[in-house]
Amino acid sequence: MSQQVRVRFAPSPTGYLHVGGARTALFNWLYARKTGGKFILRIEDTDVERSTQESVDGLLRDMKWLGLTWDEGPEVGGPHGPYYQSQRLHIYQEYARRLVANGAAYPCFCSEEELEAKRQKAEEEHRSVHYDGTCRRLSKEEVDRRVAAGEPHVIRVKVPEKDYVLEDLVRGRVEWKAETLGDFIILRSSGMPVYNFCVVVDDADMQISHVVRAEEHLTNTHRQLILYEALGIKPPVFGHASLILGEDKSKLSKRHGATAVGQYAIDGFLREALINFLALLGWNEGNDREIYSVEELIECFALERISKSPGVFDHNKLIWMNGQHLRALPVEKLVPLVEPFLKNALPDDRRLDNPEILRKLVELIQIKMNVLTDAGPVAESVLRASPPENEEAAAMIATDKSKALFAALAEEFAKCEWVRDGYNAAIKAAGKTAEAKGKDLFMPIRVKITGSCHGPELVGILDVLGRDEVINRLKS
RNA sequence: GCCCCCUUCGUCUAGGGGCCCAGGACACAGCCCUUUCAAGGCUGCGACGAGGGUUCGAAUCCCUCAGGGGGCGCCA
Repeated sequence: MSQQVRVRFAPSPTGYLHVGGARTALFNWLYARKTGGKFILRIEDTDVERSTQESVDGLLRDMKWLGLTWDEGPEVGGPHGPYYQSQRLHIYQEYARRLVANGAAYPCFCSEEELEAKRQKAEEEHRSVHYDGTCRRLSKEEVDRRVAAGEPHVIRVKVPEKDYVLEDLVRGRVEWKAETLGDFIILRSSGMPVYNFCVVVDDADMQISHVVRAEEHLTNTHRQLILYEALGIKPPVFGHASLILGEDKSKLSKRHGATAVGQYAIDGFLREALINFLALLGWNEGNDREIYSVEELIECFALERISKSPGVFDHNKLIWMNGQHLRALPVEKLVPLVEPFLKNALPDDRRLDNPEILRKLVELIQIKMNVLTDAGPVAESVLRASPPENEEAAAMIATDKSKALFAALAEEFAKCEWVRDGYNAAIKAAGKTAEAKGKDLFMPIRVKITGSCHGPELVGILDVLGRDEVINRLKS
């Protein structure tokens, strides 16, 4: 029973869901889905100053957009709730009380000013900066007296003088020597617990089996191991993936540009593509494969193959990958995805309300898109009659030969059957009349109809525009 | 300053003693295909951080150095 895989994603709602967090969530989710385990979402909102409801809402929205559904957490509940840390304060306080009672933790009355002074002194003397244990040596009588007097205090754990070893799933053996850490705070003077303490209490309470997170937490694990020991609880298995970096090789953050998952949705990326990309940034199957569906990722995923070295977020490659997924999509699935982008770009064009035209249009431009936002400009170039885009184009349609061609073609189009074979034959016939063929035949027609020297397949354009519109444009 | 992690083409990566004078992908360049632009195909460009070991043999194992990153908070 206790063998079941239980993993979690535990964001703090102090901003939007960024791609780094999404990748951590993804690794956990994939592992849960792969093993038939549970994926738990926990909101770490103990920092009341910075946590907001808007962030929570955005987080949930983006997780859903990605399809990273959770088995326990906000909105769905579960047997280990509540899943907001702010609603679990009594639990942390109870655990802290227990630690103080058995002597593993103690109240500390040092003021923030005193501590700051000590920190500075330590830095000047080139010692590592950690708490010197002043209040650890207070007598029980004094402690009781000062607590009773209502003197403000925090709770600190007694850090044992021993080395700690972590067998990390991705990094292997990691060791910390005794004395690299001072007695650290688990309960603030306000009574609010601190991150490292909440995590341990919650992961234990929620029976988390594997903690998979980013490397920035690696050194936190030292503290957490100490807390597990103090609590007498067996720690979960840990795995620390490396960081996602910006182009300048520092930890990816806002200043590197778009890092919000929600922004990628707005920018026309597919959730499958973002997931594929994120999965492959710091994980691979051990071969050359690049394109995976979500189902295939679940099938292939293994924690052991998460890589140790950090990776730069290559926006360019994401765009390419999005194009791969987008082109692999059957038109029926693509149409509803592109539709809002088309209507946004061409709000007044009622042809987009016609399902048949819409379908043909999407079919036509699918190959030209990498992201959904590409649809607007391409569609516009087809749907909207435009004058020649430049002098070269203008010259091409201004010749007598071209004019003769357009006249002949208008006539042919008027009487041909309006299907691909029909207007293909019409073009050929008009070409014969005007003595033009190949590039000299097609290019003037393209320019006359769209105003541009390039764009989607010509017959497809005719198909989308329809007979009347095409003849109109030829005669204009 | 202290602690921890990392180091293969510009970028993502395969590789884990001989299969590697290092393979794939993005980007870039050229060619092919094609009525255009894309898409697709082919070719090219391009890397084992440095120095010491170990070994018949090292990108792969060991040590040192260097570089990069992360953490060191009554933030998470």
